[in-house]
Amino acid sequence: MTGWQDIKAEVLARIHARAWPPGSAIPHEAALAQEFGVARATVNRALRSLAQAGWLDRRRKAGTRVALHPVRKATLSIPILRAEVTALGHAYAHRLLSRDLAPAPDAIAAALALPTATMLWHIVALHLADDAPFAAEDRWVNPAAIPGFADADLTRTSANEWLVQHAPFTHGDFTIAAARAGAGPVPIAPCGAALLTVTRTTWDGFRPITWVRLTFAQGHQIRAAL
Amino acid sequence: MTGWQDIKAEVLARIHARAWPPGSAIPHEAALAQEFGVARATVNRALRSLAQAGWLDRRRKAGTRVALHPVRKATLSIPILRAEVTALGHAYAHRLLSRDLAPAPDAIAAALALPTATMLWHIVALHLADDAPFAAEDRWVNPAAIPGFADADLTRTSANEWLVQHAPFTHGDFTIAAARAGAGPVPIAPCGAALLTVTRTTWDGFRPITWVRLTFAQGHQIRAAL
DNA sequence: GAGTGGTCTAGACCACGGG
DNA sequence: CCGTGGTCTAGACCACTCG
Repeated sequence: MTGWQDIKAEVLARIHARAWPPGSAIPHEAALAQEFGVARATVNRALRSLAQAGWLDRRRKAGTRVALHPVRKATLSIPILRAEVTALGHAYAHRLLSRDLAPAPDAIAAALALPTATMLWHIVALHLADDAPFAAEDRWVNPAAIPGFADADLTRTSANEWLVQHAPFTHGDFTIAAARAGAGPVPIAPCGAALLTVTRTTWDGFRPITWVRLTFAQGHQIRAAL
Repeated sequence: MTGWQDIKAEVLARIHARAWPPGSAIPHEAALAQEFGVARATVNRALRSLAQAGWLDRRRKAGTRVALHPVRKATLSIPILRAEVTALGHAYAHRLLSRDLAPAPDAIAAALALPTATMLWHIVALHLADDAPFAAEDRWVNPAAIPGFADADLTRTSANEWLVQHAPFTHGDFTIAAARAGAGPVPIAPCGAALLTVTRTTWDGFRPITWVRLTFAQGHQIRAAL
């Protein structure tokens, strides 16, 4: 009856009820284990979970304290566009607009830590939801990192999906920003509209794989739970 | 020498090297425990971690499979604006522009699941970085949920910080969108500029606490690692 | 029905870091 | 130094769910 989730809930309730106010130390694992009548490992599991969620600060010897600023974290999932569109109940389609081997512009080369004017694949594509523009994709792919990319049929599978399935990455980063329509390579909204852009770079170890900027149609939102 | 993190790394390496291709089943916990010469709990810790990161799909009886679409998750931390500004190396300041008790507009009432025209605190404030506008805050606070809010000195501590410290919330959600400058209650950029907005609602159990929309200055970006 | 992951235990040793 | 969290073990029972 008393699992680690129950203990987690109880501790969270005490934090929330200010029985253990922010900044104060809470009892040791051993003490809590005795109080709840469980093994220390069970308490550890509960407290570790709360620490990961940002509710507790734990340090060896210093003990466990209630976080002063409960830094809430939200997890943004980075889905494939096809999945995102179909999840919204629309029919998905995509259109490959261009695909060239071209020297990387300075900004792209810098973002990928490649020498200036390295030859990269440049892909421009449009993602559609019920035949209406959903997002414009502007992508640069490092051929050195993805040997098979030259032979990929990007008219059937979008570069987005192809890379997800064939080019595992170890890490990356992304940036969300707002931009005025009209600047990108593909017009997707009336000139002057405020659009959301997501720019992502991914790496395989130390080798840069791809840089991609998605410009979403007007009104698009990114949601997450806290 | 062989900890759960080592096992996690080894499994990840095999996934990455396609020794265990996407969609395929990997050996049972017991088998891996024997192979690595550790207890099953140690293997479990490693695999659970990989599953949480989206690399594996685990189900009782069905076993553990390499995820077909490694759904990468990024954790967005929701910092206090003061911390965000100072982290960027700027001096933080804020200015309370107005604070009224006013009937909630329909959109706000709906978002908080309150009856139309419920009386709420309406706060408008400006956050500054090195005396330049950083973000405009448009906030509605439910007085029923936060009794002490009427007495809070919001000129010293921003509503943002005051609520973080005095009004714990159990859950919430947020939405990122793009908007054209000029629509909000506070002009923060030249008319027509594309601005990033973050809208957040938070709850304490069933009671809605606050609705807030932050409109960031032109050029602001939200970053995260994958 | 039976195999698999999920969890718990009691005990142990270790690494870190505050005092 | 030495208390605290971090981790590992060997074994056990349970819950879920696939076949």
